[in-house]
Amino acid sequence: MKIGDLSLQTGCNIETIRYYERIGILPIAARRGRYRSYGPDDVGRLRFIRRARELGFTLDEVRTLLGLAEDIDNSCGDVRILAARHLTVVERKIQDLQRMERELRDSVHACDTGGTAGCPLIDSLYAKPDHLPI
Amino acid sequence: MKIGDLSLQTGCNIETIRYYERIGILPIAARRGRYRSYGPDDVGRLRFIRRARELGFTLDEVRTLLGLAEDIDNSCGDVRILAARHLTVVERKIQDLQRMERELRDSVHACDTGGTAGCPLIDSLYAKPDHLPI
DNA sequence: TGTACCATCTGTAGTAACTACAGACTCAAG
DNA sequence: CTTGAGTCTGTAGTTACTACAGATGGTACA
Repeated sequence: MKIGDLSLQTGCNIETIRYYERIGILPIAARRGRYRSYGPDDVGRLRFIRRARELGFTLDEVRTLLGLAEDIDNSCGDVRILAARHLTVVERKIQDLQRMERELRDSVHACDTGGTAGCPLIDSLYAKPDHLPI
Repeated sequence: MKIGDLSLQTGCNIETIRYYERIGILPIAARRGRYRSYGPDDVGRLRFIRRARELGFTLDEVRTLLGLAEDIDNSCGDVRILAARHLTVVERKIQDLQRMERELRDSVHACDTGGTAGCPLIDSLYAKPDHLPI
């Protein structure tokens, strides 16, 4: 299996595959001549990486997860910890974005209803946030 | 007002202020000797930038917003368009994150209830997503 | 046999939005 | 007159890719 096939099987960009090899998150591929050659295990590993990335794990976290996945005894406990920690990060991001969403929606709404002299969104951007002095 | 004061007034890192000047989102500051010197307008402009960044606008969008903010006639219409477009991006991100959240929560829950042989989270990461061949 | 063409190779540089230095300089207080 | 904090410029690092340029490799067709 050549790199193009692996790319098709996993939905991962060819350049990204080579990048993953370079940073050591994929092992250095076996060669047939000059070309990289892959097997089913590589498909599994790369799919694992892509799925974890889709779930928002960083590549460093993916590295850890891959290590844990290989460790048959221990895995579930540590994996749970990592996933739970990551979950709180995701929840935090959702809250931040929902705050953004509210403020944007309010501003757009204020634009629609008009009334003020300038643009309400622009005005609100110029305003001083509460946590700053003077 | 020196750069350190501006940093305090806006909550913006000193290095970031110089970075903004370098990329032209802040004008090149007047100097007193070798030191940058700022006035109230600079505080307003930088607060504007930081607020817009907090709302998730890119620096390119901030550039546009600053242009629109200066244009007294036109502004509100174009600003509304930009904000509304950005709102859809934010909504999209929220949805993506909520999907992540659900999947992570399910996996962590599956870890807790046990039952399967391996780790359910690891197993789900190895699974092939629907949109890929074979 | 020649040649056209696609896939792959390596290596480097670009992206966004900062952040983090090193090493030189300025300025005010004690 | 020295000390120390603040500032200066310039460069390089961060994350996770992506996008080339220019050189080979392998194969299909005339």
